Amino acid sequence: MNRLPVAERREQLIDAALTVASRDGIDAATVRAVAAEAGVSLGVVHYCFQDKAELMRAMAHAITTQNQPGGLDGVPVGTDVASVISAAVSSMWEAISESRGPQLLSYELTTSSLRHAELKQVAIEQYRGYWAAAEHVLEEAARVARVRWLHPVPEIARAVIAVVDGYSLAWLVDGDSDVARNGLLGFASFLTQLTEPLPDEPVADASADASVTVGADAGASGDPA
Amino acid sequence: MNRLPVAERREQLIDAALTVASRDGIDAATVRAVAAEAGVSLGVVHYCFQDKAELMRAMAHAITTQNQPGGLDGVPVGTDVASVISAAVSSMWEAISESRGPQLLSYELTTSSLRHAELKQVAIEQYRGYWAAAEHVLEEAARVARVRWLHPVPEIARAVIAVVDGYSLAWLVDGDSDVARNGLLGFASFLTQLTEPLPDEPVADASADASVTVGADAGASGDPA
DNA sequence: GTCTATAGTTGGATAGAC
DNA sequence: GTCTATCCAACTATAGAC
Repeated sequence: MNRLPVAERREQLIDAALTVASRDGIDAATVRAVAAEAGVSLGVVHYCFQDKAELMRAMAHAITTQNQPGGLDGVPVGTDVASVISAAVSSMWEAISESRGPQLLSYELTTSSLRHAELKQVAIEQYRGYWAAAEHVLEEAARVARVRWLHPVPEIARAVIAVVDGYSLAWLVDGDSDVARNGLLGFASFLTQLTEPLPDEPVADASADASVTVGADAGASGDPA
Repeated sequence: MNRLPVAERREQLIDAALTVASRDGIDAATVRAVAAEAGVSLGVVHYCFQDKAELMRAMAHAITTQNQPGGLDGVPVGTDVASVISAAVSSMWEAISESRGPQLLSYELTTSSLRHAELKQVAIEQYRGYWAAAEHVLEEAARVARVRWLHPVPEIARAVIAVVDGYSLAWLVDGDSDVARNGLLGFASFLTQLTEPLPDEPVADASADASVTVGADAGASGDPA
C-alpha cells in the first residue's frame, strides 16, 4: 500500500512486534503475526530485516531503551532520604505494575536470549541498561537528599535490580500488587539505612559530588542488601 | 523395544524431558526431542501422555518438587543466628549455581506458564512451593538459632525468594557467581537484623515455637526487606 | 506396548509479478 | 517498495501394522 522509507517501516514493524509480543507472548511474535499487526504483507518484513532474529534484536533494543525510569525531577533538593528513596522505588514500581505485558516480555526476552546464540547480546544489554539506570537514580537520590552511600553504588544498584526483579516476577505470578508494593517499600526503608548525611553543603556545582564522595571507601567487598 | 509399565515409562519420559529442556531450552523440548532422548519412538510419548501440555505439566511438577532445599540438619542447636542464616543462604545458592540449566528452565517454565492457558497452574504451584520451602527453612533457622522473627515469616519468605530470584537471574545473565554470592550474603546479614533472641529456653517440644511466637505481632503491614 | 507412516498445521524464507 | 505464491522444514497428533 503506502510506500515508506525503510527506516520508518522498520520502526513501524518494531512497534507491531512489541504490541504482539507484549500481548500474546514472545512465541506468538512470528514474522507473520508481526506483518499482520502492522498491516503489511509477509515479504515486507523480510525486506526490512535480514531475518527474524534481527527483528527480535531490534524489538529487544526498543523495549530496553524505552523502559528507562523517570528521573527525580519533581523532588526538591533537601527532601529527607527516606522520602526520596521511597518515591524512587514507588515510581519504579508504578511503571512496572502498569505494564504487565511488556514486563513479562522482558523476562521472556532475557531467558530466550540465554538459550539462543543469535540473541546472545540481548540479555546482557538489558541488564547493563537496568544497572546503569539504577545507579543513575541512586546517585540522583543521594544528591537530592544530600547524603552519601555507605557502599559502592554499583553493588547497591545490582541489589535494587535484583529485588525489583524478584518482586516483579512474583507479582506476575500471583497478581498481588499490595504485597509487592509493601515488600519493595520495606526494601526502600532498608536502603535508607545505607546512607549517611553529607557533612556540609558548600555552594558549588553538584554534578559529581555523590559519586566522588562514595568512591572514597569503594573497593570493599560487599553486603549492600 | 523394552516393554515397561506405563508409570515407569512416564517417569523415564519426564526425566528425558528435563534433560532436553535443561540443556537446550524449553522450546527445544519438543515431543520428538523427548522421544529421541528417551530412546523411544514418537508414538510412545503420545501413548503415555494425552498431549504435549500434559508432558510439560508433569515435567514442571517434577522440577518443582525435586528442587526442595536441603534442611539445616547438620547445624547444631545453639549456633548463632548469623552463621545459621548465612549457611542457609549459602546452601540455597550452591544448589542454584551448580545447576544453571535447570535454573534457567525454571524461569522459562514460569514465563511460559503465564502465557499459555494450558500451563496456567504451573507458575503458581512453583512459587507456592518456593515460598513454603523458604518459610520452612526460616522457621527451622529460628529454632536452631533460638531466635524469633520480628516480622511475619511469610513476608520474609517472599522477600527471600524475591532476592534469590533476582540475583539468580542476574547471575544467569552475567555469569558472575562472586557478585551474586556476596550480594546474597549481604542479604543474609540483613536478615539477621530481623531476629531477636528468644527470652528463655524451657525444655519442651520445639516444633511450633517460632511460628506461634511470631504470630503475636503479625498482621502488621510489611517491610521485611 | 511399541513401532512406522502419514495427515494436518504452522512458520521462516525466497521468487517474481506489479 | 510491496504484494502474492510457493517452497521447505519442523512440529503435533493419529492410524494401523507388529
